[in-house]
Amino acid sequence: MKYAVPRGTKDILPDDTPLWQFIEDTCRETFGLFNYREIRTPIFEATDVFTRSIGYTTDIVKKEMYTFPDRKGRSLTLRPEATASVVRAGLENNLITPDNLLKVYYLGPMFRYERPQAGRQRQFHQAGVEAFGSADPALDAEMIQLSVKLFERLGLKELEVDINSVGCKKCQPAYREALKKYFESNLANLCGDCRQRFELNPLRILDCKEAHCRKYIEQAPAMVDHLDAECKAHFSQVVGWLDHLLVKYKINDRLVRGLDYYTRTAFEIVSKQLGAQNAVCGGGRYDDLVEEMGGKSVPAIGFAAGLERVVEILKAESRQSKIENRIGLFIATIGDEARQVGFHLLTKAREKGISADIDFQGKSLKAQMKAADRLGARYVYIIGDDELKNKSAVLKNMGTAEQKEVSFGELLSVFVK
RNA sequence: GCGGCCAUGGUGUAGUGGUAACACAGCAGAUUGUGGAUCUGUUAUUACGGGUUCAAUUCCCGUUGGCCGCCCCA
Repeated sequence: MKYAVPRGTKDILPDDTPLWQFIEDTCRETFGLFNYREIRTPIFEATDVFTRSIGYTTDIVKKEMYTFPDRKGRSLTLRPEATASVVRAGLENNLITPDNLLKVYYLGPMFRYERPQAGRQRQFHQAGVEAFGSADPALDAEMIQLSVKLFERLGLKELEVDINSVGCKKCQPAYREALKKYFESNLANLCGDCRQRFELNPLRILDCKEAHCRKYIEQAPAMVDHLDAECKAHFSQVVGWLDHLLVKYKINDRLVRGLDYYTRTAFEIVSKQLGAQNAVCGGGRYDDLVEEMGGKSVPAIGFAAGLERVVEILKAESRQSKIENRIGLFIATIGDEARQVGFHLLTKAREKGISADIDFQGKSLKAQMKAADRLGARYVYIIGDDELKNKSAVLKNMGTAEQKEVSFGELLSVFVK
C-alpha cells in the first residue's frame, strides 16, 4: 500500500457515515431546542489564540499542538479545541458583550498530537456549546442538563455526571497553598509526576491514578471546603438547580480539568462502556477568559463532547439500527437503445425525488439484477427491445418478487402515490 | 514522550525453515432477457528495509503502522 492515512487519523467510510449523520443531526436538534445557534470558525488560528487561552503550562500547549509557519512566516495552529476560537470570533464580531447573552454551538474536527489509543486520535471531532454573558447558576445547570439530554437522545446508557467547583481567581490560590501544605510532608512518597505537578499545578495531583498516590489524595483537602463565600453560594445554587431539574449527578471533589481557563463549575460525563479514555464530554465555566483575550469581563460556560467516543459506544451497543441507504428504483436495460430510454426515465425519477440508479459497467441483465439487489433497490424496471415497441415494461418489486406491466408514462406515478 | 502485544488475499482467520490453507465478500459461469439458495471456476510479490541460512512468510534487528496501558483529554 503506497499511501495510508496519517497516524492517528481515520477515514469515515460510507458504511459509517449514516451513524455520524445521525449523531450530528441529533446534536444540532438538541442544541437548537436549547436555543443555541451554530457558529463556524476556521480550523486554524493564530497560535497565540490557543497558547494564551489554554495556558502555557498545559500539555496541550506544551506538546500537543500542530503548529506551523505559513508562507509569510506567521505562526498558525490547527485548533486543539474550539472554545478559544469561539471567544476570538465572538469578540472580533462584537457578539460577546456584557449585556448580550450569546448561546452558540459548533461541530467539527480538532487536532492534537498525541499517542493514538482507544478513544484517542490526532484528528477527532467535537460537538460543543458556549454561552456568554451570564454567571447565573441556573445556566450552569441548564448546560449540564443539555449535555445529559443530548446523550439521552443519542441513546447512550450507563453515564455518570461528575461535577465540582474549582473556585475562582480569588479563592483558588489559597486552596493551592492548602494543597501544597498538605502534600509537602508526603512529597517523597508521591510519584515522580506528582512531584512535578506539585510545582506546576498542585490541583492536578488530585487526578493521579497511581495507587500509592491515591492514599494521600483521599485525605487531601477539598476545593469545596476552600471556596470563598461567592463561589460556595454559586456551587450550592448549581446543585440546587440540578436537583430542581431532576438531573442526576455526583459531586466529585477530585475532578480537575486540564485547561487553565476553568473557574467555578467543572463537569464531566463519563461512560462505563469506554476504556481508559472514558469521558464523553467535559466542560465548565470560564469567567475570566473573555477578559484575558481582550474583551470586557464577561462570564461564560461551555462544554464539548467527543464524537468518536459516542460512535464507539453506539457501535458497541450496535444500536445504530442499520440506518440503511437503500435506493428506490434501479433501471435495468438490455441494448443501447433501451439504455437511452432508461436513462431518460432515470432522470425523470430523480426529478421526482426518487433515488434511482442504472448500470455503468456493461453488465448482463442477470448481473444488473444482482447489483440492484445489493443496492437494496425496492424496485427494478426492466427495459428490453420488446418494451421499447410497447413503451411499457416490467416493474419488479424486489421485496416480494412481484412483477407487473407498467407503461413508461405510468412508471413515475406508481412511485408518487 | 514511555511501556506491553501485534502486522498473512477486500474482510476475518489458519499454518510451516523449503515458495501459503479456510470462511465470507467480489467477479465469471451452470441453456437463450431477471436478484436473494446451491454448485464450479477465479482473486496474496505473507507491512517495509536489512541480517542469519543452501533456502524465510516462518528466526533476529530496524522502520512504519495498529491495538492496549501510562501520561493527558473529548
